[in-house]
Amino acid sequence: MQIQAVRGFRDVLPGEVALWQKVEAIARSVLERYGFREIRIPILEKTELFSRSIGESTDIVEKEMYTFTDRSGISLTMRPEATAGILRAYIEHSLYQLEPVSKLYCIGPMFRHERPQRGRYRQFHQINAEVLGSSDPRTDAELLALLRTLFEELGLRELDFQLNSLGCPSCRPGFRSKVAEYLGTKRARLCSDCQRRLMTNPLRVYDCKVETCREALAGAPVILDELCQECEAHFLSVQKNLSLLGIPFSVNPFIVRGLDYYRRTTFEVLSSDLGAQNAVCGGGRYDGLMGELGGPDLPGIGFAIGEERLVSILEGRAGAPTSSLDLFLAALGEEATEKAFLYLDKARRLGLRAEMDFRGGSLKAQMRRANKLGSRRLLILGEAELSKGMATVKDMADGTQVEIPLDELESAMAGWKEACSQRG
RNA sequence: GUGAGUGUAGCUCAGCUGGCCAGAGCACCAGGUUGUGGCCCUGGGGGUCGAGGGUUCGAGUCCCUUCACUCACCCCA
Repeated sequence: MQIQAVRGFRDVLPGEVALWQKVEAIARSVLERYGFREIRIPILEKTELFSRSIGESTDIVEKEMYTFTDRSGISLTMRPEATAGILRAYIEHSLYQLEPVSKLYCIGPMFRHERPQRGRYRQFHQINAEVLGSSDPRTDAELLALLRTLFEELGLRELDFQLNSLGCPSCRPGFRSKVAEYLGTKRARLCSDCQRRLMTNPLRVYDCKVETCREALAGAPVILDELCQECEAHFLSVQKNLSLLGIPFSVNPFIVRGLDYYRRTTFEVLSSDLGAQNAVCGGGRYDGLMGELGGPDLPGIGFAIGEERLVSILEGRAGAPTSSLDLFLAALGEEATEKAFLYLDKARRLGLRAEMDFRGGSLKAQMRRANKLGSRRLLILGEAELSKGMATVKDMADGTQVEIPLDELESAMAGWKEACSQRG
């Protein structure tokens, strides 16, 4: 019985890696342009960090975490998201002493034990950004602006930016009790899922797709009508700043995030070609979280981009980078092969992407290989060349070939490298 | 966790109501020039028909179990 990968855990094969690297390279470039610096944090954290931040009664903590007891008896969890760990590190190393506002990003795998489906895996990757120490609405707008730039540079223009405010501890409880009261009167007309949600997370009812539930919600209270003055001012300012920057968005009062720590601004970026798991990015403000984790009471806001989902959207499109070769060396005969092996390494040390096939074979076979690898040039070393102290160099694109004395080969290769760099 | 669908070569798939050695295209390798690629031609390697059990004279084809994948619910990135 052969061993297969664990369910929901996937290999990214060499053919797909180029796209991942492109996504990450563009992400890093944009993030750093907007002032973010990378932080790398552990995959394992104490379980308590997540139950305290994400929320004891959330789905993530209740039934999706990879939690186990290690050999010294403490409960550890493979991170299901990045914010908690970043805050932990930020507090632990007193990074708030270094600067008033920190902008941090982190790219890496997250783990949640869910039923796998398109765009949802048990190990998945997020590009995560957090701004700590700023409660200015411009910070919220700046994050969305960053996302716009990032998606633009990835060639994604058809994305839907949706925005909401979840209020704060001074206005949300009032809203929640209004919701509970309202839904209580409609209880009988709600589906069984929603009747359960009434107890666990009433706001989720707003998301339900069942027809009768949607009807029951017709006159339900809306969070945006219940915001306190400060929250409303903040939300309006975020919108004003988004308009100033010309970022299109829509307000969706039914965005309910699955993590308890969100306050005020929350947002999602949706793609229409992702199927059911259509959120490419989600995030929001979490003022108050840092204090709850034992740090200073500093505000924060962040987002997470689902890398698999991004890659999945990009996959169907043209323009995937293909790797190619600068030089392929074909050798005929033992002596020539030894010489070629030497020049192969010299070429690489000069910065050329060079390859040869140690299996040898006919010149034809080696040329086929060179062609398959997309090599720009072919260097032929055979007995004929060796006896003359020459090498044949063929341009694979136009088929022309010239002979170069072996003692000039290195400088010739250096010249090709120059041409490559200028071209690139 | 719930429901539905699918599982035949590396990839995309064919294989009708169970019956002759399990096929095609692409990919891979080789030959078609005594040392010259891409196209074309010829040939070749490669499959425990997801796995396990059952029905049958006989199963890729029917039944059961299991695993995986896909889609949806749920949830979210």
